[in-house]
Formats: sequence, C-alpha cells, structure tokens
Amino acid sequence: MSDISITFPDGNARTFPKGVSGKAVAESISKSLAKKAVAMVLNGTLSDLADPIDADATLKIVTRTDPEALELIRHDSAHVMAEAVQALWPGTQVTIGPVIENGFYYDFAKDEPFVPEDMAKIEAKMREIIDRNAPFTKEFWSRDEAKAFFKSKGELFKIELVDAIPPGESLKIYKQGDWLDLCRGPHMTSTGQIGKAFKLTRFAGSYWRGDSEGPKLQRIYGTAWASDAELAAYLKQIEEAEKRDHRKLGREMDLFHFQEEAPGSIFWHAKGWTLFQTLIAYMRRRLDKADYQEVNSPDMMEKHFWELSGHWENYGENMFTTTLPDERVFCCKPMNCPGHVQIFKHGLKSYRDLPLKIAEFGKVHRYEPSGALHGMLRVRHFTQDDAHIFITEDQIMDECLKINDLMLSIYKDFGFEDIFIKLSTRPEKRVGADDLWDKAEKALSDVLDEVKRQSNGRVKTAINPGEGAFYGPKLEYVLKDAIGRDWQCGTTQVDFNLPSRLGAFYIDADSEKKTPVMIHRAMFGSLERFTGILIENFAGHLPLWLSPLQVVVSTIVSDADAYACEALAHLKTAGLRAETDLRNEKINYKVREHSLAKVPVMLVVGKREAEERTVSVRRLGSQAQEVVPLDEIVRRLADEATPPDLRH
RNA sequence: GCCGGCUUAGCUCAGGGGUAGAGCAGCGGUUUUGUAAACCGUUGGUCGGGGGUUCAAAUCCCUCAGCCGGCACCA
Repeated sequence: MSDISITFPDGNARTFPKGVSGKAVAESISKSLAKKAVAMVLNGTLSDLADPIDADATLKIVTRTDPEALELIRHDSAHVMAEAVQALWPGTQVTIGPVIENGFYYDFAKDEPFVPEDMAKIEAKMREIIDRNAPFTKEFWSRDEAKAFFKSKGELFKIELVDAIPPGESLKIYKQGDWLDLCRGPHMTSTGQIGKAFKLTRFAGSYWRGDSEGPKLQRIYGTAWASDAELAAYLKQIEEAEKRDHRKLGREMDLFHFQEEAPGSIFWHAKGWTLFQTLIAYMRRRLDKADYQEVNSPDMMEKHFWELSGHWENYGENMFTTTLPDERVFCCKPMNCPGHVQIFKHGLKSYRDLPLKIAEFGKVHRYEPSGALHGMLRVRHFTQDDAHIFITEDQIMDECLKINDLMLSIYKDFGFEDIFIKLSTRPEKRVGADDLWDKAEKALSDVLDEVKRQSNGRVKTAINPGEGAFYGPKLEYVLKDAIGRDWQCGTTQVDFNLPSRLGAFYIDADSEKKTPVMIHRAMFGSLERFTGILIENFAGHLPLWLSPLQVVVSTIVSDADAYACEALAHLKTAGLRAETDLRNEKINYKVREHSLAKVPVMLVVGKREAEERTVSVRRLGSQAQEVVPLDEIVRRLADEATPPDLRH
C-alpha cells in the first residue's frame, strides 16, 4: 500500500498510509484531539471523520467547538428531531431538514397538526436520543435499494428525493442507531456530540418543494449552538429584536395604529405623519437637486387602461377595483408607471428632453394576500418615492450610475452604509421579446460591474436569477440595519416594454419617432415600510432631525410655567418641534413618560432655571444632566436638527 | 391564500360551564414636587362578530373577521 502526504493547517505535513481515515489521523496526533474530533475539513470541504483519505491532501481536524462544527450540530439536530418525531408519531413522513441561519428545520407530512405541548415532548425525546449517543454511520445504497426501503416505510417524499438525485451522484444514507435518513452529509461522529444547547422555536405550515399547489407539510424550527452561553445569547438577541418591533414602538411613540376595518392600512397619528412628511420633505430636496420633476397621477383609472399596460393580465387578481354607477370598472393604481407614461406622452417630446425624470410620491393600492400583511412592513396601501426616467438606449449606463450615486448618498444620510445590490433577471412570466431582455440585462449587469469597481468592492453584489419584474430586470438595493438584519429597499428597473406598449415616443435627431427606454426607480421603496425600518433600526431613538417631537420642556414647579412657555416659543421660532409639559406631576413622572415616548431631548426647568434663564438638558438614553443657557441650547439643538442634506 | 396559535377595560394581562377581575392609563381631589411611576377616591367591558349545545357560555362546538408565527406571494 502506498503512502500519502497530509498537510495540516500549521503547514506541517506527515505521511500516512493511503485510505487512512480522519479519525486515525486525529488519533496519531493526540489522544485528546481524537476524542474531541467530530469531523474534518478535507481539501477545504467539510467531511465525515470516518471518510478514507486516498490521496495527498490538506486536512483540518474539526472539534465540536470549531466554527465549522456549528452547521453540523444544527444538521445533526435536524436528524435527531426527525427521529424523535417519528418515534412519537409513527407513520409521520419525513421530507427535508436543512440547516438555516441560527438553526435548522425539518418538514414533516403528518395528518394531525402539532400542538404547542408537542414541542416539549419532542425536545425531551431528542435529549434521549442524544444521550443514547449512537454513532452516525454512512452507507452508500443503490437507487433501487433506497427506493425499496423507503417504499416499505411509506416514505413517499423520500422516494421523490431519491429520484431527484442526479445520475452519477452517489446516494448516501446516514444511520444513527436504528434510524436512518437519506442525506448528503456530512455529520458528526455520534448524536451525543450535538450537546444540549438547542431549543425548538416554532411550528409552521409549509409546502412540499415550496409549491403552494402541492402537498402541505408541517415544519418545526429549532436553534442549536455549541454552548449554553451561545444559545442564551441568541435568545437574548431575539428578545432585543422584539423590543424594536415597530408595531410596539409605534404605539408607545403614538405614531400610528391599525384596526380591523382597514386591514393592511395605516391610521397615521399626528406624530407618525410628521415623521412621514419629514421623509418626503427630505426626498423632495434630493430629487430637486437631481433634476427630477414631481408630478401627481390619478389614483384610479379605467380597467382597460390597465389591460393595455399589462398589469391587469399579470396582477388583476391583486388590484382593488370598483364599479361606478355608470357600470365602468375602475382600478386603484397598483403602480405609478402607466400614469407617468401618459404625462410623458402629453406634448411631443424631443431627444433634447431626455433624460426626462418624472417623480411622484404616489400612493399605490395592492390587494396583498391576507397572510402577507405585517405591520407597516407589508401593507395594502402605500406610498412609493417613485420615479420614471425616460431615456435613449445609450443613456442607460449613465443614468443608472447617477441613480446609484443618489441611492447610496441617501442611504448614508440615514446611517445605512452596508449596502448589497442584487441583479434580478427575467422571470418566467414576462412581457417583451427576448432580445430586449438580453439588452436590458446586459445593461444592468454592466452597471453592477461599474458600481462594484467604483466602490472598490465595498458594495457587495449578486445575481438573483428569475426574480425580475414582468416588464424588465432590476437592481435591488439591500440595507443592513443596526442589528444586522437585511432590508430590501431601493430598486432600479430597466424597461424596454411599457413605453412601446403604451405608445410613448420621442422625436430623435434624425426626425424619426423612437421609443424611449424607461427606468423605474424607488429609493425608500415604500415610505410606510421605510418608516417601519427606521423605527426598528433606531429602536425608536430617531436622530433629532427625524424625530417627530424633538424637545419637551418639563416644569418642576408651576412657578416655572411662564418661563417654560417662553422657552417653547424660542424653540419653535428656531424651527424645532417642541412641546411643554406643565402638568401637575413630579419631574420623575414626566421624565419617565417622555423617555418611554422616545423624546430625544428633555429640557427641565424649575425656579433656578427660570431665574438664571437656563435649562437642564437631559438626552434620551442618558441620565446625565447639563445646565445650559436657553439661547445656547436653542442654537445647539437647531443646528443638530438640520437634516443631513442641508449641512455643509 | 395555506398551516398553527391568539382575540377579556385605552394599554399589559388573570379568570377555562354558575351571568366579569388586577395593575397602569383616564376622571375628581390632595400634593408644588429637582431628572424613569406622589397619595386618596372613582368611572370604565353585551369577554372580536354571528350561530349552536346547555337550565346556565367569556369558558364547549361551528362559522366569519382581525392579529401573531411561518409557508406561498411581493408588479
């Protein structure tokens, strides 16, 4: 038998007999390492420790606490959970059970639904299986063998999975004691390696292969970690995220509410509407500087108009319609673009007019499926910071790059600097000829490359195949928030279809009629959703320029009332959004209330301040107090409240 | 839309067959207060809507709606 050379992470290489297992290699290094080893990284690929090594290789032995082991802990947990469920409910079919961010899930086909009490039962059974510490062993089966086995067990979904494995790929079975599963692997050496830092988190419905027409499955989600401390930290983090929930903060900050007569629709309270209008005012200034013109198009238009645009065919089921007394059917606009094309068409356009940038804070109406609604993040009536840019084909690159610059600059003003851009390409259901799609996709792909180059790789990019709009491909801008969550907001879509469909044209330099290309773009996306994202990102602690109520002047004694009112007048004159709190309450009570309402600045005034013409300043989130002359604090706050685009 | 859970006072929640309870908020007083809840008193609910079972339903059943967690969807 010939020997092979194995190179370790420290660069040292040693000779082993060909076919040596990772386990044997670990043993040769040290007994303690062999004891701790759960898997190996063989030539860069995470593999079973028992796998034979047949050629010269690089090797890292993975122990349970290595980062590489985490996905194994989760994957093994999924298998153990599946065994537990089948032990508790014989006849349940298993389907798939992948590792996901922070955990794992497994989808089951079971007639009776899981009930909440089942969770503890399953966890207890999982602990038993882990304690049993049966080794994970791998076997290679033939397709026929596997299918016969799963057929005998009534595992019809597994048979489909066997059939889906490409020819030439080997079919692996992992056993843990008596239980086995079809699986790509790898796994750790035994169930005991999983440890006890796991928790089942929720039951959910799902669909076989994600097809809503297909069989319904029941999914169980779990989270698993290498240590109890990490599990506790994760659960703590979930709790923190819940505290940021915009639905909860929206109520506490008195921004908006929902009620069942208007599902998916927001009742904006005064403070919430102030925030909303602050965003629009900001965006108006940015658009004005970027040579956009703002317009407003009708909220309702006749159905045939939407048939012409293609929206009725593609999304008719999701449009709000109303039949008028004269029996004509009108649709609430689900998008602004067809309206903007009408404005473009009004009056003959020359190539000299291009690029023509038409913007609208248009409220669109989409009958979203009831199950999709989610606070302000997914509603049925929302306002887009929408714009359509009419250009010639050779202006695409230039305009998309300008949009990109504006996009990144705007996000930066809100503190979002970690941006990720996806290129979504042609979907199956689409309008327009393929050569137009080729052109549009090529254009955006070039833009993406250029953006990446210009940002020196700081902006991350990816391709998202088949996810484009029905009329064109799109670039989608994804922001990362303060606690690492991704939010897709901006979008740039190149459209070769709608302008010609709706008969838009311009007169080119050669006096010929030409069809313009249209770029659809939004930056906040939905104003409602962006507001929700801001609330969650800042955990309610909005920066001063965004805060709907910026300052509250609270009195300690009623003798200071007159001075407090005077202070308020100064603040308002300086353009600050301020109120007084003259109530007959202790200062502790007032401070607590305004803190809970997330007022960024509290100015406290008593006799002393009134006499000295000062205020005691307390900032949200801090207990520090600073006594400052009234004139000075007004100046300081007015400066701080200046929107970022108005600073120099 | 699909699966599961939930819906009791403005808010947070208790009560699980014998015709409703707490804290906070609100209101009325007292208190003039120094940086996250002063004190006393008090109002308030056909228990999400509708139907059924029962001598009796907030409680059990059916149904509709909304919300929550996922799935599917997201022009």
